[in-house]
Amino acid sequence: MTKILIADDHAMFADGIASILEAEDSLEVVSRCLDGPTALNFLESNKVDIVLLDVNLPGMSGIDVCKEITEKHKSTKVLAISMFNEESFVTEILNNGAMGYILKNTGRDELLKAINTILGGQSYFSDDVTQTIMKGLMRARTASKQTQKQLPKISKREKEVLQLIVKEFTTQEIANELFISLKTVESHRSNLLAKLNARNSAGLVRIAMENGLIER
Amino acid sequence: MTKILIADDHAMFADGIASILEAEDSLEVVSRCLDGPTALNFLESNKVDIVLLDVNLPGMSGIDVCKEITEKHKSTKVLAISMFNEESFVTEILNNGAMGYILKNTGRDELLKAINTILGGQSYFSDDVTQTIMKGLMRARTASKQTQKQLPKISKREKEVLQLIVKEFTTQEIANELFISLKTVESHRSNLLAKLNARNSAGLVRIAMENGLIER
DNA sequence: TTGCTTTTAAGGGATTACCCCGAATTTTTT
DNA sequence: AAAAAATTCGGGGTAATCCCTTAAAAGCAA
Repeated sequence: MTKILIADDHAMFADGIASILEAEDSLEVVSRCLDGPTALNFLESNKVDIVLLDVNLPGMSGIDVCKEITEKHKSTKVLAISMFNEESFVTEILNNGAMGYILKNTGRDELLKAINTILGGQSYFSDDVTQTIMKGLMRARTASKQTQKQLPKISKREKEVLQLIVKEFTTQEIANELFISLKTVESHRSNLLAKLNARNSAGLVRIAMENGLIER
Repeated sequence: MTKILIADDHAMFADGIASILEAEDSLEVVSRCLDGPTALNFLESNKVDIVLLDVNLPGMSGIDVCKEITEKHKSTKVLAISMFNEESFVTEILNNGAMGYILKNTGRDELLKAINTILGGQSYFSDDVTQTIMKGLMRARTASKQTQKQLPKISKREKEVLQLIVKEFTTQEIANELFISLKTVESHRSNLLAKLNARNSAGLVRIAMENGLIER
């Protein structure tokens, strides 16, 4: 028997979900909470398989609730439910441990499918939500492409030196690795600092990582 | 009139696409190429709006072809077409400038929809492909969560110092910022090196960035 | 409260990174 | 062929980093 906890401040909506779920023999709604703290409190003393969590709870945000649930109760999964197909909500709650995100206009069949998918260890998203994420992903991708373009070009040798710096090699070790003088390595690093507009090696590492200049 | 270039080594498949597209008044297939270099050569002297590119071309990979197209011809879009719904293929070609990815079992309507979406400046993916990407995204997310857990705990002060190191502050500047002695800052850094198992500041920056210890 | 651990703080001394200069050779671009 | 960029190396100096040790203050457990 799968134990389910519903955390939603809209009583009517929570009722609707509960009636859908209780028609299923394998599912049992063990509690319905109207806010985050109540839900967390219930979880302290009861084992629950999956929490249907409203992202936009009043008071304590659903995102914080989700974080606490997944940190304290490793075996409990969270399916985020929201009225809003907002990229920021989706990414935020996914970053805090939710395994799925569906909208409140989701029908009976899809709700059950989402629950079963997540119980099986996989993630689930509504089609609309998936589209939203993918759009954001592509935006981020093309945006990072653009910032990469305005990088001054790094020569092959400089790139090698940079990668070894990121790998925590000392100047002497880089020199040995590339069979060049210590002074040459310093020269390359100096040029990198100027080209990438960094003040020290820390900046070089940061810029290298931000622009995917490592391990290619 | 939208000018289209098809780059696919399977002649029969290219023919099929071409026949679909030429039934549309607004589309014109200006060339069909069986390999990458031929396509790139054609683009040198002809303006094309969109390239339907097979990911798995013989010889020069479709990924490299895509990279060169999007670098040299900014206004030309690329729609990747492939037999395989493989995450590595999808992410690779997206990282190299493709605006969409569809499978070869895609029907007429979806093909046209994909082309029009991309021409409109948006990205397009088959549902199957979207699922694949989302799965990979969730895997990466949960994986990074796990590696974060096995970090030794960093004290509040150490975290402040670490964040300033990432921001390229010198030791003296960190001391001024936090109103502590230069020697104290060095002490914190030294402890960070031990705790995070790093050899120098470059390692600290790398670990901080890999584990999202920055700007929180 | 006492004892233990962690955090925060700091100094001495050795090492390394960084900077400014210059300069020769090779490769790439024009 | 000429110009520009990349790769190579050095001297000498300052500042930053790193290692080791010490110690007060804060947090925590018995």
